[in-house]
Amino acid sequence: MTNTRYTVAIHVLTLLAYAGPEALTSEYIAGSVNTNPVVIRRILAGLRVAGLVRSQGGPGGGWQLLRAPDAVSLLEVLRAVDTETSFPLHATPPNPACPVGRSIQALLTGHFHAAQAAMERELARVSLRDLLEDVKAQPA
Amino acid sequence: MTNTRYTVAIHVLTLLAYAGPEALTSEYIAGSVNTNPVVIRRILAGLRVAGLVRSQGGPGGGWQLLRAPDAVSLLEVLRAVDTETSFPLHATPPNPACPVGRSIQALLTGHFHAAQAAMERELARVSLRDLLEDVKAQPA
DNA sequence: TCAATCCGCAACCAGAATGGTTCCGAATTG
DNA sequence: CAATTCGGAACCATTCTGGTTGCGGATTGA
Repeated sequence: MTNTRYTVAIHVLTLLAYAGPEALTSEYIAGSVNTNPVVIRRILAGLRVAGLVRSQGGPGGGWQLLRAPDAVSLLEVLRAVDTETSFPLHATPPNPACPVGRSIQALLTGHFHAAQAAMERELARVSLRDLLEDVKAQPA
Repeated sequence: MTNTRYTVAIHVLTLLAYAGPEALTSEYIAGSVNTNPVVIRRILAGLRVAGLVRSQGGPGGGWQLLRAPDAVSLLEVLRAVDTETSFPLHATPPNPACPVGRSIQALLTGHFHAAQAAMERELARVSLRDLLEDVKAQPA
């Protein structure tokens, strides 16, 4: 999770929710995110696989949200863009001849999993609708 | 947090706790972690700044844990090796002319902070002593 | 005094990841 | 048929990562 894809994905989905049923082009979306349309399409392609959005080619085409904003949690978005754990283990396996090296990975896997689960519980509590309402409540 | 330094740091500190008052050389430690001594020194240098360990040059020198194992939590180790957030924002700032682009960063900062805090609370509950006891309880 | 041991630090390296960009083909629309 | 839009491949510069080498300096103990 060193990359910014998660943040951009939430941004884009919130924008789609903001737009309602209207389809937004990757070029328009890129204007809000302030990046290149291809970067947007790359991220949205992953969200499409997850069933969150659909795309339509040709004039008048673009991207649409497939679910109600309150039916999409930030945890689901995380799962859609990132399959990696937040806590990678050793680059090369530790020495099995050392008592610590032999058991440290199994021990840490458990603790790291608990930490990540706590994080995910927090993200599961927030939906696109929450973000949308906050955006709309912002002063102009 | 894409790197493995956190895992290695916990491994090394657990090893120092296992060794008790005896000083361990970076070469010995590297043998357990299965990497290069310089990599170990780089990580331990950060832990020394955090006040967790001390180093001693010359024959018989090496690295020692400066605190009781139950006085070092996994959260403290995380803080010592990594100052970055788990949730980076956009690579370039979003478009302030867009209602979503204008407010999304502030909104996400709040939610990401809550998620990270939940993760850190979990890590704060585990100490080096917990790991040490689990290591010692492992079958030979 | 001297040799061995150990850390400290800088430099360098290959590989991977990241975000960005260009290009062209295919599908759709009207 | 022309304009629009996505799809996908290719390429790029930058940064990060873990690993490695080399050398200086400090400490220890014979």
